[in-house]
Amino acid sequence: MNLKELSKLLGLSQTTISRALNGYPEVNAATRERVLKAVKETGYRPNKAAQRLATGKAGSIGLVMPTAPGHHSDVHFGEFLAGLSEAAVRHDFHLVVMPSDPDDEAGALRRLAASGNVDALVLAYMRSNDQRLAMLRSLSLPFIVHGRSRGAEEDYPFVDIDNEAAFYEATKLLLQLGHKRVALINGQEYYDFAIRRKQGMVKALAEKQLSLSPDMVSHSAMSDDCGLAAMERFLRLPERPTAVLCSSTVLALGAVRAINMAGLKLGEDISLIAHDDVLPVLRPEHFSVPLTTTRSALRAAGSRIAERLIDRTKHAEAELQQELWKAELIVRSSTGPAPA
Amino acid sequence: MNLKELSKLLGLSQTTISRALNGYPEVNAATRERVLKAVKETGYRPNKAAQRLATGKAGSIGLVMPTAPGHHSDVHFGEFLAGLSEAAVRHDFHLVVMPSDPDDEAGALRRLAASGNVDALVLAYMRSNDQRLAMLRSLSLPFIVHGRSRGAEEDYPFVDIDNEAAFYEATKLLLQLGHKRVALINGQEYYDFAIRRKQGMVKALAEKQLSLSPDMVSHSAMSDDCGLAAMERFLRLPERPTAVLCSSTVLALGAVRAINMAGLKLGEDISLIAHDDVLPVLRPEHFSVPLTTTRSALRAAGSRIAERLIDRTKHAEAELQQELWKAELIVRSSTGPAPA
DNA sequence: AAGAGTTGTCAAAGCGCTTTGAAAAACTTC
DNA sequence: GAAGTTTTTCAAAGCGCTTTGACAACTCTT
Repeated sequence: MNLKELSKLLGLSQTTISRALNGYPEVNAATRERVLKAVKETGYRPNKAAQRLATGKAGSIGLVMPTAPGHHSDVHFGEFLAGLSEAAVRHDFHLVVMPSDPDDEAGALRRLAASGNVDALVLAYMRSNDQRLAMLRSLSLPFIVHGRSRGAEEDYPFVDIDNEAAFYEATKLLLQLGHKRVALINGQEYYDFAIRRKQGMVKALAEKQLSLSPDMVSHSAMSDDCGLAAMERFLRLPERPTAVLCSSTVLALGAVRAINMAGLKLGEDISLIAHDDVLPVLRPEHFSVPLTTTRSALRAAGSRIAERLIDRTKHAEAELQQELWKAELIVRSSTGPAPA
Repeated sequence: MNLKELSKLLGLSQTTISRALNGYPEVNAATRERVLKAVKETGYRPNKAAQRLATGKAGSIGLVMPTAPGHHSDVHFGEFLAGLSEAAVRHDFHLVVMPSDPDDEAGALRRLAASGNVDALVLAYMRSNDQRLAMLRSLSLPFIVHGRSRGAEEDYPFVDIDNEAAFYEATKLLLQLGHKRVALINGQEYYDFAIRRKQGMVKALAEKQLSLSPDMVSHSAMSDDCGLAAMERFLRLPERPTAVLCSSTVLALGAVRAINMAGLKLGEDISLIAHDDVLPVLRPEHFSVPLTTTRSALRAAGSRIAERLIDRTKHAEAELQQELWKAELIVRSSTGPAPA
C-alpha cells in the first residue's frame, strides 16, 4: 500500500493525505479522521526512503561501533546504546550502527555521513587530540560528543563526566584514610577519559607531596583479565600499593580476584575504588566486598545525547551545549584505613 | 555535488555516469576512466536515499533491540551485535537498530520492515511459540532467526546452537562424576534456549532414573546478582545440590560468589558447569577456579547470520538453511567427583 | 450581494538516483 | 559502400513521498 493507492481508495489527493498524516493545520478535521481511519485499516506506512528523499531527513542518528575480528567488544557499548535507544524510540528514530575497524573510525564516520542515512552523529570513544573532530566540523552534520578530547579546541557540543574531579575526589578519600601508595588500573592511554582520571589522581597526590610512579599505573583494555594481570603486577612490587583505583567495575572484577588469590583482604589489607558506569550485569554493591565507587550512569548519558541530537535535527538552532556531569562518590566496604 | 551537476560537468548523460559507477559493461573503458577521475576529484557520492528509492535496496540489515528504562541491557547483545557488524562491514552494509519495548517486539519489527529502511531482518531472543514468526513470514522480507521457537512450525531459516545436546552432555559428565543432585540456574522461562537446556538436562537425568525437582531450578535474568540469589537459595535447601548448571558465565559469576561466601570449595564440595557465549570481558578460564563450560561463540553466530542475510538480499534465492551448531564441552577445574 | 478573507483541496513539480527503450556511432561483413 | 552488428550513449520515465502555488468553496464584511 502506498500513498497513490491510498489516495485512490479515499478519493483524496496525495497532498491532503500527506498533510493529514503530518499534522498540518489546513486539513478538515473530518477529513483527517477519515484518513487516519483508512491508514489504520490498510496498515499504510509511508516509505521512509521516499520520505527521506523528499524531506532530506533520515529519521535516524548514527554512531560508529569499533569492531574487528580480534577486537574485544566493549561491555559498556551495549549500555550506552541502550541509553541512545531509549531516547530514540521515544521520537520514533532509528539507530544506524556503522561497524568500523577501530583504526579507521574517521573514514567510517565520513562514509556514514555521506550515505545520507543519518541526520546526526554521535561521537564516542574520544581520544586525545581526536582527528575526527576536525572532520565532523567540516561535515555540516549535527553531532554531539560523548566525552571530550584534550588538545582539540573545545568548541563542540558534548556530554561528559568530570573524570578528573571524580578521580581527584576518590584519591583524596584514600589519602584521608592514610594511604600513601596508590595505584591505578586505567583504560587505554589514548582515551581522553583515562588521561583525565590520571590527572585527577596526580593532582590529589601532589597536594600531599606525593607522586604517581609509572610502575603504579596500568593502561589496558577494560576486561577482567587485564584487571587481574595489572593487580598481580602491583602485588609483586617491592613496595606494593595499599590502595588502587580502577577505571571500570570490569577491571575491578579481575583486580579483586587477584587480591583474593594473594590472600589479602579487600578493604583492610588493600583498598579499592572503581569507576562505575552502572552496568546492570556487574553491580559494585554485589561484589563479595561491596565496592566503593565513583558512579555515573552511562545509559543516562546515552539517553541525554540522543535526546539533544534529535532535538537538534528538528530545530536546527545551534546552541553550543556542553554538559559536564559530576560522578558520585559512593563509599562502600572496599575502602578502609591504610594498614599500619 | 549530485549526479545532474556531475553529468553537466562531464558532458555525459546521467545514465552513463550511473552505469560507469555501478560497473555495467556497456560503458567505454575510456569514458569510465574519465568518470572515475571526476568522481575522485569532486568527491561525488551518490545520495543513498535516492539510490534506495530507485532500487528498493537499503543496504542495511535490521534488528530489534529490546530496551526500556527499567530493562537491563543484555551483555550478550553487544557481542552478538559485534558479530553482525563484522560481516556487515565487509559488505558495506549498515546495521539499523530499532529499539523497542520488550513487550512490543512484534510491533517494532513491523514498523522497521514497513519503514523500508532495511533489506532483511534478524530475529533474536526467541521465545516458545514466538508470534513474531508468523508476522515475519507474511512480510516478504528476508529474515534469519537466531535460535528457534518450540511450538512454531520449523519452516524458517535459522542459526541455533544445540542447547539440548549441550546441557545433556554437561549433565552426563556430572552424572559420571557421581553427582545425583544437580541444580539449574537458567535464563527466563519464556526463552526457547532455556527450555531446551532444561530438557537436555532432564533427559540425561532420566537415563539414570533421576528427575529434576522444581526447587532445583531457577529462572531469571542473566545477571550476576540473580546467579548469586539462585545459588544462595539452593545452598539453603535441606539436601543441597552437589552440582549446578548455569546458562551463562554471568550467572556463574554470582553463583561462584555464593559458593565462596558459603565457604564451599568449587570443584570439590560443589561442581559447576556454565554455558559460555564467549564474552570477552568474562572468560571462564580466568575465574579463580577456571570453569568447565559448554562453549559456543555468540559473535560467530552473529557474523554467520549477517553473512547469510546479506547474501540473501543479493541473490534472493530462498534456500532454507537451518544450521544447528554443536556447543563444545570444555572441562576445566570447576567440576570434580561428587563429595562422598 | 459584491468584494475580501478563510478554508480545504488539488495538480504538478521536485528530491537524486536507476533503468528502460531508442538512437547514434562505430565496427563488420559481403 | 550498403546492410547488418555491436558498442556506446542518451532522453525520459519511474521510485513514493513532500511541498508549492493555484483554485474552488465557503464565510464574513459592509
